[in-house]
Amino acid sequence: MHNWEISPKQAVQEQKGLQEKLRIQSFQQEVKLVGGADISYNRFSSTAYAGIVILRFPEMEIIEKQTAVATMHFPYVPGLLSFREIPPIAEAWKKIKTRPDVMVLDGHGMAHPRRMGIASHFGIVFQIPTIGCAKKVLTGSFDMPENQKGDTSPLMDKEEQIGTVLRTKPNVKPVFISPGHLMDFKSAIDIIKPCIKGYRIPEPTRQAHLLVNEARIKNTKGHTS
DNA sequence: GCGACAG
DNA sequence: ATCTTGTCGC
Repeated sequence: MHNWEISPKQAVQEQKGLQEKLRIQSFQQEVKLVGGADISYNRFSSTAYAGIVILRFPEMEIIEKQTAVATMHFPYVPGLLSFREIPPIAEAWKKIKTRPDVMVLDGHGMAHPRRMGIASHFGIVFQIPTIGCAKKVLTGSFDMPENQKGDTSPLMDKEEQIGTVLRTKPNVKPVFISPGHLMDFKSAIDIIKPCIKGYRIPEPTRQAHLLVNEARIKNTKGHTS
């Protein structure tokens, strides 16, 4: 794992160097376990509560959850999210005993200016298939998908597809799915769809978010941090 | 120069 | 990301 204590400019260079390691390819493995990761923190604070949840696929039954507290050393800069969030998530990852077949990250995968969103970066660092599931677009254009659950439309950057806009629930804003690493567009969608259980956000990321938010509130009660 | 801009 | 009450719509 490379050095994370760098400047934004160096981070951009780091992303360019990582491009050659990125593998957007057909995913064949049978999925039995899927993981979700996310972090939570108080405004103006650099203390992050990271968490990872492992769920049985496609039941979405949680079989393991781990959290960790860490200090963030990188600011939030659109396009450089991984440098801020991966370090804390890595701490939680160390505690995970059950290796999932695929990890879902809260953010984009290759749907990024340099094709190096947090899902792609995480996949390369930990050598595991990943999928990016973001709530908002970072780059690219798209036509709004139809209003039925499961409807999709391609997310495009010029003439190249970089992700898929997915309607997870009627009358609710869609989410943006993109391959992270060792993954392809179709598999990403085929894996995410069964993870939808009545909410806008697919279970892996949703459960991870609930976990870290709970950890933050619990550890922030009655003291500073 | 202007608008956009994951979490 | 987090803060924060009520309110509109399926």
